Amino acid sequence: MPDTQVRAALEKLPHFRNLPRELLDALAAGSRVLELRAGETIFTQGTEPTGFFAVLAGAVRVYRISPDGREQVLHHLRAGQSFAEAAVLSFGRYPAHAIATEDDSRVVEIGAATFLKLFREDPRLSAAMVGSLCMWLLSLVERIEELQVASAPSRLARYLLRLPATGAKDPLMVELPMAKKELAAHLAIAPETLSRLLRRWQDSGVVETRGRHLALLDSRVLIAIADREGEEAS
Amino acid sequence: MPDTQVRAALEKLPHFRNLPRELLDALAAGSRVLELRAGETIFTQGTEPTGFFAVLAGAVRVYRISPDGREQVLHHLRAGQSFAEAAVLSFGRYPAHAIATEDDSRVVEIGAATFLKLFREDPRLSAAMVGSLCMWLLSLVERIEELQVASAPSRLARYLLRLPATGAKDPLMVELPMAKKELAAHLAIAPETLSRLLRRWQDSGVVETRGRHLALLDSRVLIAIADREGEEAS
DNA sequence: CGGTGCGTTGACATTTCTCAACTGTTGTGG
DNA sequence: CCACAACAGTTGAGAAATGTCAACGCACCG
Repeated sequence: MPDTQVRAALEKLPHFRNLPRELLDALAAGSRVLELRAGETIFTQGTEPTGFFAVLAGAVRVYRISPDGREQVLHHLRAGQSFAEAAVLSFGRYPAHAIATEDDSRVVEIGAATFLKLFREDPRLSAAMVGSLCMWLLSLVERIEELQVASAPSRLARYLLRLPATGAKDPLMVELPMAKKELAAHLAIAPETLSRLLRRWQDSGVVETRGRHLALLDSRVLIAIADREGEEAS
Repeated sequence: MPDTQVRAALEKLPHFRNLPRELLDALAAGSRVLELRAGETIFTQGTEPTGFFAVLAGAVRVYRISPDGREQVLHHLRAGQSFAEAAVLSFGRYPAHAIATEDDSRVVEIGAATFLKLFREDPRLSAAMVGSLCMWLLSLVERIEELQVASAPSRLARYLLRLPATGAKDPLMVELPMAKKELAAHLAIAPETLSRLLRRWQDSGVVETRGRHLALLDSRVLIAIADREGEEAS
């Protein structure tokens, strides 16, 4: 039975980690793993939820299309993160689109029917979902803080400083989780502005860029830029 | 016993409305009503949660102070809305400040200890909390959408169009729930820009302003401004 | 009646966007 | 394997939006 794969997947999710065996088994029975290539759709804005999802491998983008056709990226998700919980629990329709953004992405879908039944019966599962929703809240609040900062340099500096370090920490290395074009949209600035900011900082020795890999050479300057309303280096 | 007041207050909250009697009674036992004047503090960023809250009357502002001292308003709350659920359920500290912004505001505090005990025992209560958290998620996502729109006219138009109508609907009347200065901060624009936008729209007959009361005379133009990347009325 | 603070208005500086051209990389089909 | 298309990224120049600074009117409050 293929459920062992699903079961193992569920166990690894942060918010399901502490659930008892039998509950995980029951959840697994109503779940399935999807294998996706870059660009494949997971669900579509406005449709009725068949379940909620968690990323096992690869990456997923959640975005909305506004009435006039512009695309607004709400979130980028990587292994261990779940999404569309609220659609299943409360909204009754997906409020956004979701697609895989990398080849060989794997996503587990926790079926709505099974899940809702268990959710109503078992307080441990509802507690787990509450934890999950709270994490979402926190990340959205941080996102709002980021966007409320007026100047583009501030927004970018804040964003860079919040990225998880990859590898060494003295010359602090980070990796952009998306294309620069998308990052620009995420920060609500034009791609050209993003490019110029990085260029300027590179020229003044604050950062060093190699594709999506950045070295934050002088984080004190970056912190100053993030805190003030945006400013020069040196 | 003064619990009848608390009890009646809890009954009116949207997410507690469907809870059974005994559960409401138990919650009420751990809750209390606060009477506040404008400017009085409800809780402070970083402190340990004593409970979460719901507005019964008046208004509450939730805001954060960033490292450099600027104030970022996260939300304005009115009767029926609850807040700080996540602080109690998950974070273990208040992630923001909350103050009353009107005289004679009334707020009910649902004590953390009592609440958490009931929450862990009763799936109906956890379901109610999930509903509450989902509402928060939705409003934050809308807020992000609002902020991601580049132009100031768009952001303002969107905001105005989402305000609930007060009174008549043909000349659509709305009321700003906060001072214009604060609204400007909310939309991440300068107060002067806000003033000039409203002036321009008034001159072109799109809106009519009388203090915090606005008449949206031509919502089609407003919708166009909201959808495009912001532009003239003519 | 003077103070305090919001809201408005004007002039100006600056940031940021837009448009356009050019580069470099990637992937595809011949 | 190469040529070419497609697209992200960069750079420049000019335009437009927005912020800043400063002054003033106006209401509210002691």
